[in-house]
Amino acid sequence: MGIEFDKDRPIYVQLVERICGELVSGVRQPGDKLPSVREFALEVGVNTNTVQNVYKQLEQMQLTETKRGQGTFITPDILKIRSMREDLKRQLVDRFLNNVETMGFTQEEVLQTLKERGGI
Amino acid sequence: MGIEFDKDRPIYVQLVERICGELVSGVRQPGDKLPSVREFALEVGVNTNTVQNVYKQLEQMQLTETKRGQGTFITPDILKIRSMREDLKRQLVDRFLNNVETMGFTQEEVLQTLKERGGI
Amino acid sequence: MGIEFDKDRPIYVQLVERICGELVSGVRQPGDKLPSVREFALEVGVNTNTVQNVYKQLEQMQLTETKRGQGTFITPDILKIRSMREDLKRQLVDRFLNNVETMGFTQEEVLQTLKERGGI
Amino acid sequence: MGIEFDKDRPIYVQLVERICGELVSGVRQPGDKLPSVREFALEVGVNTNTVQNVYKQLEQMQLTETKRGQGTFITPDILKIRSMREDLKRQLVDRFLNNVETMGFTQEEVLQTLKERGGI
DNA sequence: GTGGTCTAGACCACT
DNA sequence: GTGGTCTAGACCACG
Repeated sequence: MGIEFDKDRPIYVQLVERICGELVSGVRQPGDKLPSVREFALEVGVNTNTVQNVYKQLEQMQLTETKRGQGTFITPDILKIRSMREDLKRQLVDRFLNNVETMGFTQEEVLQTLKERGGI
Repeated sequence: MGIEFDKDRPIYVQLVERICGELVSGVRQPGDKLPSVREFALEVGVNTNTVQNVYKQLEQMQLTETKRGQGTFITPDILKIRSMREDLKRQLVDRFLNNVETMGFTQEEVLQTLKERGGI
Repeated sequence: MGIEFDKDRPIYVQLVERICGELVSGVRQPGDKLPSVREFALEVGVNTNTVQNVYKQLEQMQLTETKRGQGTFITPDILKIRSMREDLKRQLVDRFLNNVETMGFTQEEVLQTLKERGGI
Repeated sequence: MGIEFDKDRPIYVQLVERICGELVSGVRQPGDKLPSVREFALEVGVNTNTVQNVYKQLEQMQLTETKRGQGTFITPDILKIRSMREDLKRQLVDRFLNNVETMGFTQEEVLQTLKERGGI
């Protein structure tokens, strides 16, 4: 049971990120039901309270809707998900470029490392 | 006084990263003296103990040496710094590619966003 | 409350040594839970932060593992503990022989004192 | 210039111990003149203030005498030195046996390690 | 002045 | 309740 978590960041934040990733990548589709709190807690090896918190965050971000007695569902609003996808992509790239700059890496060496490391 | 810190990660970790970045980017050179604990604490607007912790981490990473009563100095060992530079570059790229993959972004769109966003 | 501490060495170092000793001597077994930070602090009569520091050191030495919200546990890795035992033994003996030499004691007199003083 | 110092103990304590060792081992004889504060400071790579402190400690232990304008001299009292020698020997052995016990080492294994490690 | 250790007391994330 | 981080403020050894 379980995943590894970055030791230096709150678990619930990491779980929120992970689920966003699954939304964006299509692993979870609009309208899909999320696992129950207990199920998910068991699956990732975490306390149910923590998962409660995660689901709360997601709802505040309007990415999920809770239906009483039925569970938590991914918003059927495709546009919302698409726009999040673009947001995340931009964020990811920006953070990357930002780091590249502050570390003083040149474009050439970064490009080369990108190739070496199997992507792009 | 001060810098902004990521709210969701320990300040001292962020400071360590920051200094590592400055080492790697050449802003700080081998042999340089770091600001004194109290100075740095004032500069970034945190408690001296927090800075102490940061400097301790750096020393454990063998990136700095402290001389009693004189201060904390960046290791003159250039090789150590070079190797850290390569490590950080690889880490950065790997994390990026990793995220790209789990988010289900295609190479093309990422490349395009990289261009749009001003780099590479 | 409390133990006596060597006045000329940091408390946290002495506590780390002490726990290492307990590991090595078998007083604490692999997998055992250490007392909670607060408990231990109370027991030895020091501040919780000091104990935190001790536990952090132990974890960096990979002698313990901490489980969020549950506590700090001795590594179940018996080999790690065995090897530490041998290390400490060698260290102890080496330091002793080293001192004997620099003090200019002869083997005979040391052996005799060892016998007189109740051991070996 | 310089010696290595145990990072976790005051330098002046270590220097006092060292000189005691030299007295006991005969490297320094009763009546000998100690190096001047500045000389000694230079020799061991330490600030003169620290050496001042060391000499003060030695005088308080009545192991040295200061003659105005001439320097610091080892007490000519041979008995004092002999008794210190015995004290230190007993201390050394006792601390060793103490550690052996608290670490739970058996007499046999310690004896064997003593032989392996080149002494006794 | 420098770094290092310690205390008291607070707040957070997690079980 | 558990560990982890942070602050404020103190004292020490060293230069």
